[in-house]
Amino acid sequence: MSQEQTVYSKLRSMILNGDFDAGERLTEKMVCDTLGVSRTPVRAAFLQLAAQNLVIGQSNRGYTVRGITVDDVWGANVVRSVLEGAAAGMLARNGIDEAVRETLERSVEDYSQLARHVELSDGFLEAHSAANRTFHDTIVAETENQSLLRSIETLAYMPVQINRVVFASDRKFATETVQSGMAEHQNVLTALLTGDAMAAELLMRTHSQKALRGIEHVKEVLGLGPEYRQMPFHKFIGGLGISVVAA
Amino acid sequence: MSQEQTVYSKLRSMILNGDFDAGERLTEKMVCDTLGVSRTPVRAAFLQLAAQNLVIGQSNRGYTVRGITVDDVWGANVVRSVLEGAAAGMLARNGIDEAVRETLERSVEDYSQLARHVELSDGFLEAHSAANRTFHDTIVAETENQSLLRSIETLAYMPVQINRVVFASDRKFATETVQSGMAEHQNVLTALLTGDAMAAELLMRTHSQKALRGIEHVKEVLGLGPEYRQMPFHKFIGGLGISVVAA
DNA sequence: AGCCAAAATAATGTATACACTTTTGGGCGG
DNA sequence: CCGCCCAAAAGTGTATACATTATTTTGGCT
Repeated sequence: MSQEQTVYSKLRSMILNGDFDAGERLTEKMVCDTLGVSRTPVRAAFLQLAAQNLVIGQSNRGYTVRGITVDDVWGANVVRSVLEGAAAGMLARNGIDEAVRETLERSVEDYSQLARHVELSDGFLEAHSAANRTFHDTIVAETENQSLLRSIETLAYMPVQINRVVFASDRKFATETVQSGMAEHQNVLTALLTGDAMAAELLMRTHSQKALRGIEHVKEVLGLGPEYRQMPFHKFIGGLGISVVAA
Repeated sequence: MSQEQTVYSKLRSMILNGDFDAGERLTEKMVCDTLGVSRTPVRAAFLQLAAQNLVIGQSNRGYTVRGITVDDVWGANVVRSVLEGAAAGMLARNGIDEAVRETLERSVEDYSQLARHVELSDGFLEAHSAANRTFHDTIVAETENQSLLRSIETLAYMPVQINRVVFASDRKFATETVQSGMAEHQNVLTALLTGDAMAAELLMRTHSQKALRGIEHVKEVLGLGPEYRQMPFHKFIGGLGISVVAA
């Protein structure tokens, strides 16, 4: 992998894991010394981080880290829900072809299989995540709307997939979420097949918002007050003994 | 202005204006020679263009320009409509404070003033654009959702504001658009003030989609067939004798 | 002591040389 | 004539020196 990508992903995980204070200034030299590379790849990495709003750049004045709060993750998920809902609506309106229908049906079947025996093993979580992602990604991709696709991809650089993290800590919650998720996928698919755009959008949006319930669940498990939304996200998740992203 | 920004904006306008063929490969040296700068600012500019999907980068293989079709602009506007609609819905749900209400009311008033005497002068178009933008931007900004704001900003780098271009070519269409736009702003504002989230979202989305009608209007003026969606956008607009962005 | 200014320091912006990868084109063998 | 391979050319990736802009420190003055 190129050094540019290495620097980028390392900085990204450090920012998300809260290795820097919110608002802390990042100088190029500091990163160069830490990671042992020259300024060129560091500058490139900064530009990418800035494009995703993980750092804030000012001309001639370098970059500062943007602290990621629970509210930021919440907000990103709200946007994702809206966009995925819209994608489902478009697809229902335009109709889906045979191949797509099969892909979605298979993903729903896979999901249903998993819902029968919920485990907390890495293997299960991985399989669940894969089936879920296939369903969501297929719907978005099939709209063939580049802007929609790009917008969601950019959001995905934030830690929006909170469910997987939450699952690991609570079997009962995981079981409920997986089983209701299965039903929701089925309902969305039905709306897509019958061409009911409004239902498809609403059902998909509501389903996508499940991640928000995951956040609320963590809040309750940790017994936090209403001000938890302003917490740094890594501290919030850290309460479960889990880091946001692997290094 | 820094050379990096200069290179970025020049390349951007060249791409949008169709100075490059779709899929054409852009080498760093070529840009350096053309603009008379070194590779460093050029590389930085490429990274920014890639972040906005105006060029496509492959590691060790440079960048190729992504041809912007009418469909791309259409799709970007669809996404913008969805996001602005969602923003209005959120605002209606959360309620708006006094200052915001005043800003929006003033913008609607300004808009109404303009709607009385529609002209095609630069001054009028500028004033109309400003009043319109204030309304839209305020609603988005007041959600205080960074991801939403960022997503829309990124879209804005595509030539989504087609109306201004269309106006210049058709007085009747401009008049109708401005006057119905005024009514739509008023209706959205009413929904915001009464806290009717569903109405606010739907009205705002429908209003934002006006840009799509602008595209369809151009299509009809030019007497194009249904395949016009695949046309390069600059050629589409070029039919009116107008360039996409100023150099 | 406090404040302003100017110099020193540090940081970013830019240019360029070198390293590594990809592409190109020509020669050789089949 | 076609295909393969290797070398030359071109292009991107990285490091580093220099230029320009911000920040800090220091010294003198009030």
